[in-house]
Amino acid sequence: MNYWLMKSEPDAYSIDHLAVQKKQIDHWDGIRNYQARNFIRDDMMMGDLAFFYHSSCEIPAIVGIIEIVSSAYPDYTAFDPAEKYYDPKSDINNPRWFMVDVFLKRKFRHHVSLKAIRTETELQDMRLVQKGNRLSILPITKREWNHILMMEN
DNA sequence: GCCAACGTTGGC
DNA sequence: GCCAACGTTGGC
Repeated sequence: MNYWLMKSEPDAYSIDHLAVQKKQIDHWDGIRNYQARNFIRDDMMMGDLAFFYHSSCEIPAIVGIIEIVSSAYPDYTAFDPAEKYYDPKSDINNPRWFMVDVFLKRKFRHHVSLKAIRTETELQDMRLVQKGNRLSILPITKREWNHILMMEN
C-alpha cells in the first residue's frame, strides 16, 4: 500500500471533472514523462491512495483523495493522432506510455495549498516543495500523508 | 508573461 | 557519448 500525489491542471482536468464521471471513476491519461511512467507502471498498485493536486492555477493545492482502482495498462491516447498526447513512437505492440484508473474517494472540505505545505517543517522533504520539481506523479510517505490530512482540519 | 529547471532531440 | 538547442512544466 503506497501513497502518491498526482498533478493535474484544473483547466484541463479538475477534481470536479472526476466527480461527474460514472461511478466517479476515470482513467488518468497523458503521462509523458519516463520517471512518472515508471512510478505508475512499476510501483503503483490497486488500492494505493493518492492526493489529487491542482497545478498551474491560481492557488496550487491538494484538493482531494483518489484511489487507484486498476493496474497500469497502455495509454491508448498515445496511439491516436487526433489526441493531444499522441506519440507516434508508442507502438501498440510495445506501448511506451501507461495509465491507471482512479476513483474519487472524497473532495477536501478545505484545500491544502502549496503555500501552506511550504510552511510546514515536517514537509520540507516532499519533492513537491523542492526546487525545480516537475514530476506529475510523486511518491509520498505515510508520515507526510497523515500530516497533510491533519492540515485539512 | 516571465523564467528557472529540467527533459528530450539530434548533430557530431 | 557529448552537448547545444529546443520544448515543457509550473510557480510566481
